[in-house]
Amino acid sequence: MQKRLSLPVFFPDATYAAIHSVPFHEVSNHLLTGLVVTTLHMEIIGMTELLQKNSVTYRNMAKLPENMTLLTDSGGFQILSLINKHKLGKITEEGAVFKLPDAPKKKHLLTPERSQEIQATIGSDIRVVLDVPLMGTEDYKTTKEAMERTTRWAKRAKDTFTRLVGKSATVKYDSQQLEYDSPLLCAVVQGGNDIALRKESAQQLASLGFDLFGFGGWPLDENGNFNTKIIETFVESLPSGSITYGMGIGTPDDIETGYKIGMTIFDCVLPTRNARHGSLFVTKGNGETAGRTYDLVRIGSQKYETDLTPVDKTCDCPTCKNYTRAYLRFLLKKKNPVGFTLASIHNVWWYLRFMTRLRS
RNA sequence: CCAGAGGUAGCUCAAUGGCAGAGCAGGGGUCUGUAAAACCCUUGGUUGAAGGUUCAAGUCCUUCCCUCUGGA
Repeated sequence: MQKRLSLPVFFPDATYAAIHSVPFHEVSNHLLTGLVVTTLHMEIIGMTELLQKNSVTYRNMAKLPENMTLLTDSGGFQILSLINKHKLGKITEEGAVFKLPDAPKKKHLLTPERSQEIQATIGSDIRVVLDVPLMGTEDYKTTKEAMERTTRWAKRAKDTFTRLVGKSATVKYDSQQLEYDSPLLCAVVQGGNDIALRKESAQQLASLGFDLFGFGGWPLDENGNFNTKIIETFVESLPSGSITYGMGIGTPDDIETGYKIGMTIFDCVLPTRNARHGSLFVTKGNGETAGRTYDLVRIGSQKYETDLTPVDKTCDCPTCKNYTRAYLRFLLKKKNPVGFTLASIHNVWWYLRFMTRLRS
């Protein structure tokens, strides 16, 4: 297998094995060059059992193109969310023990090893080590311990990855493209908002040797602004030429800034989540002023009630080619699933088009 | 025609005779490795009409109007 990926790239999140509300065929193959699937959810754990039993891969089952890059996330961030929002989990040295809101009686254990096994069964091209993410507001001691445990877990994940994959990849990489010939392993740099700890995390992980490095944790500062300083620390602390992945980043502005700093792979829930909530990304001059690189159409707003123009007149997505703002507004107001789908198709498409603009 | 139940915000309904409220809808906003189909803020009132009792009436009394259910 030899794969090539144009950079910078945005991978939509397909957390539950599908991009939320968006059928794959609704996004052009030329645009959709990669996906992020998450290992933690019961749907995915159930899917891996199915895959294993029937010796098929997720790619075959979903009929994803061979040249598409599949990235699986380890589940670390979702465990943080389960612990923070639902108090349904805790971290031990062995791994993450958690319960799921749907079935709060059953305990699950996700170890760095198990996470790699699940990701291998899914058959992804880029696999992420299980890490201990934090929100950046924790005290120094907690942050340091989480960072050090992340390093120990990364080592364990790498051992499992090596056993399962059997060979290390040949990689060609620059800021324009990535070429690889077998699965890649991504370590996650932690350290919160502490510059020294970030640096230490990056150096520890780099010395263990990984194919790429993710920026882990929370990318925003206390004011909600993109934390440029800590992202710079992350990139600068890695050996030059390292492949860097901004996990969960971000707004189009943040992606542009991240790319300028040196990150080349991105993923984020924003396009799909915002679509469902009625915030549609449009090119500048076509909506309400929002960011440096984009405007927003808050489609629920009364002013679009009878607007018969497309969401973004410069967009070539199926939604913009076939539907009006007024219709989309009506569907979303009624929480009609077709509205979620049309809005999500637009935002995903718009994000991917944005990436092609960043490349040129 | 008789009997019973009812009429309060756009809708569905709360409120011992004591400041007329909630949910939904409507309007505005938030969202960053998705347990967010979520969450936050917010505009709405001659309590069917007219009289009466009372310090005080959505609430009690009288008449009328309308709705529903059952009966003739």
